[in-house]
Amino acid sequence: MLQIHNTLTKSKSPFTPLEKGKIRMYVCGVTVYDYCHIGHARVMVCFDVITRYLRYRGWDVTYVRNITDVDDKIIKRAAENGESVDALTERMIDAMHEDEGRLSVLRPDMEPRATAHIDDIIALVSTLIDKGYAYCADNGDVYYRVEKFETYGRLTNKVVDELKAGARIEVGDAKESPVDFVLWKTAKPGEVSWDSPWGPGRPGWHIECSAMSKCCLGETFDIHGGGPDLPFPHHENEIAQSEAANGCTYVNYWMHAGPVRVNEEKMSKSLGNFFTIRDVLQVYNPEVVRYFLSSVHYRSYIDYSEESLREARQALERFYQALRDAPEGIEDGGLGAWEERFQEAMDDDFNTPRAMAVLFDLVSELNKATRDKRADAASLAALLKRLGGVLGLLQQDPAAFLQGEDRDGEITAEQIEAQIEARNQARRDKDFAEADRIRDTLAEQGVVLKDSREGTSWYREG
RNA sequence: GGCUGGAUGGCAGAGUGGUCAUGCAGCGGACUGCAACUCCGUGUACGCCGGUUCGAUUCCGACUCCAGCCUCCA
Repeated sequence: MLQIHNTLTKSKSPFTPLEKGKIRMYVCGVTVYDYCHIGHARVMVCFDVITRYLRYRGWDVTYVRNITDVDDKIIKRAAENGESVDALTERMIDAMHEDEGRLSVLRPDMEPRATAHIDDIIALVSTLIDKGYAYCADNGDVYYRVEKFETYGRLTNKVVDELKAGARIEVGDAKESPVDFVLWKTAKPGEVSWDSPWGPGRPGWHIECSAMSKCCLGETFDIHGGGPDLPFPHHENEIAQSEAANGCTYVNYWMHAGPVRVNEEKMSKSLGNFFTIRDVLQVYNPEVVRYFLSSVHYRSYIDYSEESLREARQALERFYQALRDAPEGIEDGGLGAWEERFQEAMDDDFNTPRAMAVLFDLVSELNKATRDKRADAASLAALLKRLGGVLGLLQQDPAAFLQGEDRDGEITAEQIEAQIEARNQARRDKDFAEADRIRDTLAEQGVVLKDSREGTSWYREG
């Protein structure tokens, strides 16, 4: 029985989909004005694991993740770069796809872009105006009338009066109330814009998701996910928009990933303490990054540090060393006690650390089976690989993962193999001093050797 | 200030009203020419103060500290 923690109820409850066997999930994606950082990677990987697991359990999942491709920051950045908005967003979307692909994140089934749904957005805003939940202000902007939506704030336990007290009132503000938020912005001269009943302009951020999710998944759907900074105001506003317009429940389960921290602080663009995915992948194997992000429960914070990445590397070395030494096998014997334990862990709100512990126990058993040349060694190895695959891990060739790729200025695989042959000749000659010298020299270059009856294998330390 | 969540052994990180998390690191042993890998064994823990209980790290309350949101941010 799958249990999911719901941000709305702040508790875990058994998951029941709207439609038997089918799950409709929408996750807020990226505003594409810059390269993605590790915080984005976390959301991508978390919901990728969730999607993979749900499918593995037999659900038919429709996974939608939007792209915000028109926004103040995009317009500003494009102007700074001296390129068009389209050129900038296309470039960043390509980069995002490249980054997530390297992290083995499967592409969502649909990736709607805000600029491709302007008609849907205008229709939704019109409905809200007709129903009295929105108004066109003197300056041409259209705002949502927050106080008209009686349950506003229920996702994040906000009280409208308190929000009003704390809200800043800006000069020239055309809003009826300081808590109202914008649905349609009048274009400034020279800015990208679309025609609308309220004049040329562009959509506000919040309305995009209400419009795109409705278009892709319908008025009510099962799961809505996103990053840690989205519950307020973004998701609160989505609820207000969609439920006011459609007159029905918007979302049944709200899920939010935890923040990535650096030195006890949230990694964020505004703090400037972020690491982009591509920078990190210059140094670490993508699977190491993916493992690192899955080694903590998705709702907890996770601390980014070189130490954490090193530990992730070491953990994966243990998995891959076991797979490297195990006999080949395709059949894994199907559902057994190991897999049941794995499912039990993942059914508990996608508890990846617990699932990982099961896999480590499985590794231990596999190593013993390999050592004793037991008949079940191959099937245990196949099972480990299959369950690892549910988490998007352990699909590489073990030797390829352990040995890594040749890098500029470092010893090549070919040179390493030659040194190993020279050392083994020395060992056959009982010249152990020379053999140890060669091994020490390789060790200084991060290459670790392992002798066995079948020969010498090697790997590069991460 | 308001709203969320957290405080676990050297580090990372699950979990539970009374016997094991798990990984890395440490220690002892097996294997090895010596190592590495692997295996066997092993130590260290639940922020602070009360309460409930036969018994609490686990439930309840106060306190301290930390983080996230309350302004664009995944």
